[in-house]
Amino acid sequence: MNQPSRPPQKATIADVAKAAGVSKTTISRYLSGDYKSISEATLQRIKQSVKELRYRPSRLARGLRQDRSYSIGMIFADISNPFSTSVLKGAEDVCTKQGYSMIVCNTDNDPEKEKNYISMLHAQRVDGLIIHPTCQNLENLRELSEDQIPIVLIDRRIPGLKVDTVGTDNDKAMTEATGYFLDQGFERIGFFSQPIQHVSSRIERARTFVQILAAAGHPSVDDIYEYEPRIQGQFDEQLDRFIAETQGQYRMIFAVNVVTQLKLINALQKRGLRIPEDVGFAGVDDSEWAPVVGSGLTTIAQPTYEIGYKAMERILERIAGDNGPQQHFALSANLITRGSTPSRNAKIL
Amino acid sequence: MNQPSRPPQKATIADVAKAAGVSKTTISRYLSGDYKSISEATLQRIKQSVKELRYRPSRLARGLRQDRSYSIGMIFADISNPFSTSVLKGAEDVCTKQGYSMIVCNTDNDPEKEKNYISMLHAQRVDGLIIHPTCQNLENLRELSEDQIPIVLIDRRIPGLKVDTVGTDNDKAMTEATGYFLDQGFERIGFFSQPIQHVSSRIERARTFVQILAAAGHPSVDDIYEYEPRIQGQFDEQLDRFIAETQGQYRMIFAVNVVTQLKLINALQKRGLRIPEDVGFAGVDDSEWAPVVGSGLTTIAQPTYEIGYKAMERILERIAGDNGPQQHFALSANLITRGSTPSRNAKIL
DNA sequence: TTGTAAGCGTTATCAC
DNA sequence: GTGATAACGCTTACAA
Repeated sequence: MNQPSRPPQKATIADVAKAAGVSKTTISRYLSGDYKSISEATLQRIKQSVKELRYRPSRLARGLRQDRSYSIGMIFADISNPFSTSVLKGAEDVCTKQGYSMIVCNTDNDPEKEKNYISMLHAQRVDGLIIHPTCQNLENLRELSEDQIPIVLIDRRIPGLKVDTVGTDNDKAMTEATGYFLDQGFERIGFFSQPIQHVSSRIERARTFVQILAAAGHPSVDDIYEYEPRIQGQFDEQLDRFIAETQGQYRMIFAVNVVTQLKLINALQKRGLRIPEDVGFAGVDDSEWAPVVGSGLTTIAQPTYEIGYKAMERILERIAGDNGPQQHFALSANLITRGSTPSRNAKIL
Repeated sequence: MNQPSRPPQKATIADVAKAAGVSKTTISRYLSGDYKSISEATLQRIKQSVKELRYRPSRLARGLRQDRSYSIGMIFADISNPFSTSVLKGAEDVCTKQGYSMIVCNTDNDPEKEKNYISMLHAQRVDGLIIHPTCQNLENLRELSEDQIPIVLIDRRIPGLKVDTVGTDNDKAMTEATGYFLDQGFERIGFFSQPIQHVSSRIERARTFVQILAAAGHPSVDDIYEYEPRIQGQFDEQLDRFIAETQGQYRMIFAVNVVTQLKLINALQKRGLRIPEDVGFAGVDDSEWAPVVGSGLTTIAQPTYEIGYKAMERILERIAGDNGPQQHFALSANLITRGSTPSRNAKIL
C-alpha cells in the first residue's frame, strides 16, 4: 500500500466540503452533531473526507464566530502547593468531559502577576475563570464580573465581590479538630499561620479554633502566632516563644496549611524537638508524606479534588445560563488522626 | 465623580477606532507596538480610547488571522507528581514573558486520554506542545510533528520520533549516586521501579546503575525489582524477597522516582523496618519532605524547574523558525546526601 | 436534505 | 502617517 499523501496545508472546512462534494454548511452541521438533517450517503462521504484530510476544525474560528473560546482560565496563587494540583485535577475531569480546555496560570501570590493574568485571560476570551485569589485585586475582579464573565473563587472569599465560591467547611473542620485536641488532653495548642487578615480561610480557621477554646475555658485562646514569611526571623522567634512559654506542659502545634506544616516540622527538627514526645503536631492539608513523618501526622484533609470538581461544575452552570444569586459551597473536610497527637492519658499510663 | 458608564458590550477594535477618530488599521498598528508610524497626537487619543472603553484585543481573532494561537499545550502523564508541577512552573515563567499562555492537560498515564488531548490541542491550534509522554502514542505524535507543530518531550524519549527532548542527565546522575552508595559500603542495593521497558528515563537509570555495579564486581547487578502497580501484591512480594535475601547484609533500597519512594517508605514502615538502621534508602526526586522523613532521605534532585524552562525555550525557538536538527538536552541533577545512607564504617566504629 | 451569504474581530496588503 | 479592503475558518439565518 502506498502512503496516503499528506495534505500540504492544514485542511479547512472548505477543503472537506469540496472533497465530500457538499457545502460548508453541511460540514458544519456534521461538526455540531446535527446528524439527523444529513442523509446517510452524505454522512458517509463526509466522514470519509474528514478522515482522509485529517481535518480538525479550528476552535479559534469557531470561538470567534460564537464569541466563546471553550476554555476556562485557572489562576492559582501557588501551583507548587499540592492543594492546587489536586484542585486542578478535579476541575480537569469535569472540564474535559464537556469539551472545554483549561488555561493554567500561577501567580506566586503576587497581585501584580494576578492582575496581568486576569487581563490576559480576558483577552483570550475565556468563558469562565476559577481563581485561588491573592485577595488583593478586588477592582480587577469586579470589572470582570461586571463584564459578565463567570468567576468562581476557591478556598478564599472576598467580601464585597459578588461571585460564587467553593471551599472547605473550615468552621466544621476546626470545630471537630479542636474538640479532638482537647479530648486528647493538650494543655496548650499553638496555632501557626501566615498573615491571617484578608485571607478568609485562615480567618475562619483561627476564629473557630479560638471560639472552641474559649467555650472550653482553655488557656490557648491567645496562642495565635502569625508570621510574615518575608520578615527574616519572625517565624523562628515566634516558635521559640511558644516553646519557651509552654515548657513542661502537654502541648502541641497546629499548622494552618501545608506550607506552615513543613516550616514547623523542619524548625522542630532543627531544634531537636521530637514529635510527639516533645510537642504534638497537627495541621491542615493531608499529604502523601503525612503518614511517614515520624509516627504519622494528624491532619485535616481538605476535599481538594472535590473543590476543583465543584468549582468547574459551577462555572459551566453559569456559562450555560444559570443566573441565580451567587452561592458559597462549603465542602466537608476529614480529620485524620495519626501518631502526632497522642492522648495525654495514654502517655501517663 | 460619577462612574464612567460601562460599555454595554465588549469593545472591539472598531469601537476604539471610532472613539479615537482613526481607522482600524491605525489601532492595529498601535496594538502591534508599531508606534513610530503613528503621530504623537493620534497615539494619545488611542491610548485614551483604549482605556476608556477598557478595550482588550481578542486573541481569538488575532489567532485566526495569523494562524497561530499564542498558546502552548502541555500534556502531563501525572500532574499530581511534584515533578510535573515544578516543570510547569519553569515553563510558565518563560511562556508568560513572551506573551504565550499554557493549556494544561493531565493524562493519568492513560494513552487514550493522551490521544484525545493531542487531538484537542491540535484543534485548538496550539503553536507548540510540551509532553511528558505515556510513550504509547507514537503514531499520533508522529502525525503532529509531520504537521509541523513543534513538540518537545520531557523526561522520556521515544525512539524513532524526530523531536527535541529535555530531561535529566540520568547517566551522570546515576553514575555519581551509585558510586556514592558503593563508597558508603553498601553490600546490597535493591533498585525498585515501575515497568522499565519503554520508559527511557527508567531504562537509563537502571542501565547505568547496573553498569557501575558490574564494573565494581558488585553482587547487586541483579537486584533490579520491577513492579506493575496494577498487579495486586507484586510490589510487596518483591520487597519481601529483597529483604529476606539480604538479611544481615549492609543494604539499601533505591527508588527510581518519587512515587516509588513513597510506596517503599510506607511499606518499610508497615514492616517495622527502620531507615537507616535496618535498611538504607535513596531515590530519584528531591521533595520538601525528604529532609524530614527519619533523619532525612538521600535523593537525586532532578533539575525540574530547569527542564520546564528549557523545554519552553526550545519550543519558542522552534516557533520562531529554528529548523535545526532535533536535539536532546540532558540537564544535570544534584545528589543530596542525608541520613538515610550512612557509611558502613561509621556504623562499625 | 442542502446551499448561499453575511459576519465574528483581527491583521496584511496596498494605496494614498 | 493613515486608511480601505480583503482575508482567516468557522456558524447561522434564511432560502430553496
